[in-house]
Amino acid sequence: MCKLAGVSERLENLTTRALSMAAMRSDRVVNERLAGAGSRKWHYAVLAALDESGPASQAELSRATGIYRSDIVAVVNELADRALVERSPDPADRRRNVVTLTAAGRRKLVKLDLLLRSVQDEVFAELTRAERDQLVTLLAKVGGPDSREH
Amino acid sequence: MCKLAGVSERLENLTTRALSMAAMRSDRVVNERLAGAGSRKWHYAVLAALDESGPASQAELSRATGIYRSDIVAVVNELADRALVERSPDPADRRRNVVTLTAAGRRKLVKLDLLLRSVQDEVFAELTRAERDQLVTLLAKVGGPDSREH
DNA sequence: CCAATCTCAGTAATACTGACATCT
DNA sequence: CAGATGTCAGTACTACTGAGATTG
Repeated sequence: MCKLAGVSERLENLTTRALSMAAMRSDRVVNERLAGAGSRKWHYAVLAALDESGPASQAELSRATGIYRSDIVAVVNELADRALVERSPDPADRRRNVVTLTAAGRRKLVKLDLLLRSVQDEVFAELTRAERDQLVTLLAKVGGPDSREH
Repeated sequence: MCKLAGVSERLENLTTRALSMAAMRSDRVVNERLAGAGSRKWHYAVLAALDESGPASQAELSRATGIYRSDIVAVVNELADRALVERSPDPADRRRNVVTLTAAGRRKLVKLDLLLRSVQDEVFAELTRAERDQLVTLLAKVGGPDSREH
């Protein structure tokens, strides 16, 4: 009866909701494109972190990427299966593993960097370069998942 | 060894990632607060849509809120269990149900509106009012989940 | 015959918890 | 002993798919 053609105005002005919906679309596109390259979000995150910091333990990678310590194992497994990283016990601290980027991993990272750049252009096509920077600045103020483990 | 203290810079500048992380925090806070009030995101969405449009079918509610048609059933069930909405067959088109807001539902909506306003203030505490509006504008340009059903 | 609506059953991916053994 | 690390098992939630029955 009373028209409900589009989306509720009240909902559209809810900032938390706008954030949620935009992220859903963004995540979907990112996942699709990465899947097309045989990778996942966390793969890229770990590769990028390793490239910036050099060899690192899994706990360090967890902190750098935001992946839970429990879930890092599987990600490193997958990367090691593809020979993109190497995992070896740390002789200096035998609790740790040292995860190292391989040459193939570095090449893969370059490809993914390129791919993700084009994904940004796709997802944020309606935004100018300045607006994208503005968006990053605003989102940074919102912060990430706070709940630090335990 | 090489310090990996905080979060990777490359990752922090990835707009899609910033969006994803911010949304994760936002969603978490929203869900916690709503759970404290015995509700969920979709409950509010449906109540708000009904308040704006008057009685509507479930398919209309699906389109207005973004909830999948398959999932609307459960949400309306929960709302009906709490007597916040009423569901009755539509005599004019017997495929449809007419979902109507009850007085209790309207009262609940007022409370949730208030609660969500305070959640916005919590999540976006670091942003000025102008920045929040800016954020909504930018997010709107990103768009919502596109994949229209089937 | 085609399309829309409501409903249900089930899948896949994932954030998150908890616990345990090992080591510092 | 307190605390960090790597690993595993399992839960909860949710977006999403598919199909069937009914009706327009």
